[in-house]
Amino acid sequence: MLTQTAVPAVRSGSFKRPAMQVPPPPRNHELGSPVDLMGAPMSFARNAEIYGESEPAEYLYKVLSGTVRTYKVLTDGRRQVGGFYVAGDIFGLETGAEHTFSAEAITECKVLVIKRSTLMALAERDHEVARALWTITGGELRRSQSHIMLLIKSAQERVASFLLEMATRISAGNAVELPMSRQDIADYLGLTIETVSRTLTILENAATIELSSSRRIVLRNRPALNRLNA
Amino acid sequence: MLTQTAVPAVRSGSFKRPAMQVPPPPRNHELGSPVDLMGAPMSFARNAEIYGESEPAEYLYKVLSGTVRTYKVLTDGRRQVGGFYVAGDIFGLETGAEHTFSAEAITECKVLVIKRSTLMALAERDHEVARALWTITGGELRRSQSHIMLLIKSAQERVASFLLEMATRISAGNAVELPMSRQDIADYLGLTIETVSRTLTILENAATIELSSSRRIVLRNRPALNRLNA
DNA sequence: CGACCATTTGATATGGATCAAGCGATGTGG
DNA sequence: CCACATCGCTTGATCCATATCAAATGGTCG
Repeated sequence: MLTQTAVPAVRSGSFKRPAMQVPPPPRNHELGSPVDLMGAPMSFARNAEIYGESEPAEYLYKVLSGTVRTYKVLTDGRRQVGGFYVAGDIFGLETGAEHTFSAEAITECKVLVIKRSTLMALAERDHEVARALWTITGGELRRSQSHIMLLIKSAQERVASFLLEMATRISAGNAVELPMSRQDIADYLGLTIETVSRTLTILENAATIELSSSRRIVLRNRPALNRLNA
Repeated sequence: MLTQTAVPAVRSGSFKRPAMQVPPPPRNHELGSPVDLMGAPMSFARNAEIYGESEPAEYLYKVLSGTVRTYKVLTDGRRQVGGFYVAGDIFGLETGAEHTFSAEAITECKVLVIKRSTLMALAERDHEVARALWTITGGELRRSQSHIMLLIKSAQERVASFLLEMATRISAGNAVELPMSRQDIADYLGLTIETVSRTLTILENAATIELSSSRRIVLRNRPALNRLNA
């Protein structure tokens, strides 16, 4: 694309905090009460590591508030973000002995830390729990598979898919308050930060979205996004 | 807009050939004897569909001989191959109600067809079985996650990773007899058939591999491949 | 106000896609 | 048994989407 009339899209007001700080109603996933009782709540500061790749997977985690990213770094430094987790989501559950990704807090956040061995013991007796564990892993598998489908698409399609995904997970109406940086998005989508930024600008110029601030995006034309979602 | 085949519309009919026909010792995965007894063996011709995406996942499958591919096709025809399954591998196991990918026989093949409900009933009583199911899904999750890591790499890295993966799964020494076409490989790696072909040529010129025939590849320099594997 | 960090924008480079032949095996009908 | 159609693969020429390099802008905080 060429420069497009250099309309410096008016960034409405200076906003302060790209937060996500409103304690969202813990939309319960699988594993309800039993787990909530056996876990210990814990806080992590912005960018704090929750666990590292290939560390023993002694615990699993449930987000209470804030947002978490999982990622893997290749030897040469390229980083791939595996997923974003918000309130209610469970992450860090493994069938193997070690974590396959690392996990970090994107924002200040609170997570419930659950001992795997305890849960496994419980699953031994309670089928519901065993099934819940399997279902969570199955959910991750589906997420991972659609991530693969995402990575074969064009930049515009990836960004559109990302926005729609985020909209279903953390939107208030059509507005999405993104907790993560452009770099996180880029590493999730397998693009560069510049391409993400340019693509958002293109979508804004097409009136498909509105960037009220860099972290706040309003979906103006979902059909257009869905069309891109291929 | 990139890559991918437009749905393999033309099915070159009837053929026996491309290798892998030696009945390989069913290297048992999870789910040993119990399952092997409750499944019904079934044969599929080259390119025959085993199940389609979004069909009810009433059965799961264990490969006895031959090779299977799973794949998904986007609305515009781009195809992504999710994985290849050889003797001993289990595929089609879902936690949800429907298959997320389609499955086809790449070569003539025999698979054990297992009724999910039967297995679920068994899992209800037998913890070992329940755990095996979870472990299989966990294995698929890890495969899927490394597939994501593959898709952010360069063409040479993808091809090298692919060859090494195949070598560990179906090699005799350093020779790999590929059951799948270049198109299948391309759609697995998120590249075009031309790029796969050119990349193999480059690796051959670098004496990293040897193409005794287009389907038979000898790994001549594993360290070099491992280096590319990043 | 000034420093810093995140984001956007601009200019250019490039890896892989696309378009287009060519080539070698394999099977087919004469 | 041979010319010929196919099919799967390779090779070549060119194009283009996204990466890379570089700089400007803007928002935040001390």
